[in-house]
Amino acid sequence: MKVIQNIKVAVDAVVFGYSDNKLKILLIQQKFGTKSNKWALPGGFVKDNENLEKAVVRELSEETGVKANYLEQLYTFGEINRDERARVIAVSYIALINPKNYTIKADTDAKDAKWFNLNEIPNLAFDHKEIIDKGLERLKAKINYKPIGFELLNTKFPFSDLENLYQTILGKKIDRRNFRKKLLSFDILQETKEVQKIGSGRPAKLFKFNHKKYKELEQKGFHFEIKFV
Amino acid sequence: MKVIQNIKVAVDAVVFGYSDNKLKILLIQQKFGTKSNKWALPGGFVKDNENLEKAVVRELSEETGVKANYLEQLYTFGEINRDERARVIAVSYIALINPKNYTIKADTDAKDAKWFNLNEIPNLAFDHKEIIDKGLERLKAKINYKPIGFELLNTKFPFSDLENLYQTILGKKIDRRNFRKKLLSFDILQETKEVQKIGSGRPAKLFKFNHKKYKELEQKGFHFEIKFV
DNA sequence: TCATTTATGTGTATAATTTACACAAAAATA
DNA sequence: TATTTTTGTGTAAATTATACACATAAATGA
Repeated sequence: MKVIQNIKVAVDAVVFGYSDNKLKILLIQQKFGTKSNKWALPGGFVKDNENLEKAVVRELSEETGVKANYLEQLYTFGEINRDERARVIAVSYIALINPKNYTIKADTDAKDAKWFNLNEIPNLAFDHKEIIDKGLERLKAKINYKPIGFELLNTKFPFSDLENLYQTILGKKIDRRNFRKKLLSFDILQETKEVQKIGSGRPAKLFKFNHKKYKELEQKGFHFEIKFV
Repeated sequence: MKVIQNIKVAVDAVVFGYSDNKLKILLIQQKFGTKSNKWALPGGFVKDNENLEKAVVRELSEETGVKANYLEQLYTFGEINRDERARVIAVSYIALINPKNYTIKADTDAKDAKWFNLNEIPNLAFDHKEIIDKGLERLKAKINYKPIGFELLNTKFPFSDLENLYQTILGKKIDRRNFRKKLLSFDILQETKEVQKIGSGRPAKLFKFNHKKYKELEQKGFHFEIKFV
């Protein structure tokens, strides 16, 4: 197989986190190269002996120290001049994590790494802004038909967290009663005996997402789907 | 930028066609390599000076002579041993075309090229079966929320063609009256003055999909969505 | 030519789902 | 102890989805 090709393969991750009722993205500041100092998505070149997913997991770990709860391939970017140094195609992924579970540490390959609010993303290297846009689009669409939002929350969470998460990601108000009714009707949330009392207001019951139950129901043809105008 | 990497980048297309009330896929028979004689998806290596989409378009043209009505990136396959000759990652696409518009001709790089019924796909090279499965899954999901099914039909088509298309792809019966009612309610189908009379039975009015109208409505927030249990 | 076959075209009643909407309860705070 | 803050809950109306059957227009065959 004689192929003349001078293309490199990289992976990049759009890592979403959620805290303080805000959607955040994990970025790194590059250490090397002409883009030094510019912020960018965590990612890097795929090694010959690892598949794409392994490559993302490794890069995430090396550059930021996090391990994703949820990881899904997003899109492959392959414009000729997306990286002016060489022809590089980027296989992108979206990842969901709960920021509370990690202290971000800029590791081997990054000068710095931290969470940015979605509306405070700095100028990014390459086409990484475009990748984020695509990732956000996917996230927005997907929380409506797959129960992946829970991956951004604590294992036990008050209903208000879930409401806020959806409202934040979708960028719109959702009726609290209808939302709760709908989610509970799916029978995939488990009420715990614990309550959360922080600050003022009535203490909130804590719920858990029942992964096992969900898988069972999915098997039987159940389809998670919410839609709020 | 010093990167030691020996990975090649290919594109592959799952080309869907629809005729005789059947969903078909366009395959080529390889001319070269160890997989000679095996059927495979049309596709090939990306050139240094073309982006991914251009590469698919070119390969489709070279190998089968078709030009897709609709082309969308599907998924990138990157397992280490998906091609035993070398490390190759495949950026896959789905394409929709109307088979009536082309006579398939095995061209430069293929020994043969032809349409296969979906239930008569032979053993395929590499992980191409997996790619088809993924493509089919995408198609099944997507015809429910984007009006892409029309790309598989003639410009002017009787309603029964559309019904059959959906029933075939989704693999289930759909109530004719409810289906028609729903589609017409969107106001994106244009009734022509022509009728189609072939064989016995009452002649059918011919409809056109109004791309322009759809784009307008989409702009205003309209969302194509059908769902039949 | 007329009875039969084949495919298209159409409406309505019922069930299910979605939407809109407001006040009581439990705690913290002033 | 009155006020503020947040959680928790039900119902009526509107919309949407579902189930279902017969008339019409042509071709076909007796």
